[in-house]
Amino acid sequence: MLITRASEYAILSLILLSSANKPMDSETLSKELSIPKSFLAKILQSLAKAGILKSYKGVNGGFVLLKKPSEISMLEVMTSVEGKAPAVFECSPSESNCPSEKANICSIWPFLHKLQGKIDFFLGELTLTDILED
Amino acid sequence: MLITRASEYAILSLILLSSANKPMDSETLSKELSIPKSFLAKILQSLAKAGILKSYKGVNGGFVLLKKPSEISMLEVMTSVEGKAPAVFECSPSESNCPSEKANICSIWPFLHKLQGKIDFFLGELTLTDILED
DNA sequence: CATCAGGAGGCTATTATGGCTTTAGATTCG
DNA sequence: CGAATCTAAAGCCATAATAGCCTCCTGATG
Repeated sequence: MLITRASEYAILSLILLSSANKPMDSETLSKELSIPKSFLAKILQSLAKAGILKSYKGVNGGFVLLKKPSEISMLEVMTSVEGKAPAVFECSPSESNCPSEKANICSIWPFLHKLQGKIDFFLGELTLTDILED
Repeated sequence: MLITRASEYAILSLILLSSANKPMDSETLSKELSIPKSFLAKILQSLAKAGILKSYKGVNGGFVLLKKPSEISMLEVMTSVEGKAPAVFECSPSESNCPSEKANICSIWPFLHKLQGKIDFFLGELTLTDILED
């Protein structure tokens, strides 16, 4: 998984939204966080599609948390915002024959799978609450 | 910290190098891993500068591990390859006055600092050995 | 001195980031 | 009810950063 600025902006937004008791619109969030509005708007849309946020249109519209902070993991935030995790290692261990012709990349795939698993588990266990609480 | 492909390629190379008992050159590594040679060469150079690898020029030259796998953390690999961690959050908690004019980004900085710390600690504890051993 | 492989820099392509405009749904007000 | 207004949704386009390609230089080997 490649961690991008989109993930950082998403987490920033969620931190602010977690302490709001009414919808916050993208304009307000972008000013509070000094994040470009147009870019942030797309990120918030992704979070809404993923079911982390709920969006409201019209006057006094904006975004609110749909899930509790304790139920929002860093992993799901990142995968929501960054789309599918880029398939860097195209050779799956379940495939009987390695699609890669010249490389023996299959032999090291298990190690990378293990690394990916460790990172995913860590980020999956890490919730918004872990960041918010002192 | 933003995780890029350079980090992934670096880890792939280290996995291969850990099982080699002689120097491997960038040509061989790039073919084995199906990674562009020119890009990989720069990554290996970075790892050499960081003291993780040692390079040998000339015939039968290449790269060898300079540190033991148990002493190579994922964090140092990433920071070596990606250069300085990009300062996403320019407002340091040690600064008495927040340089950001319109934003109250300073108030949420501690949360992000905490998140960054958790990720860094995790990656700092995770060594190459953790990935290699079954 | 001829060859091999790393070191270093510039150049191009791809992707991420950010800007801008239009469309769609919701609210308010006459 | 209909028009005006507000804000999300969605698309296209520009810029910035990353990823990847190529060439020349440097040091080591024999």
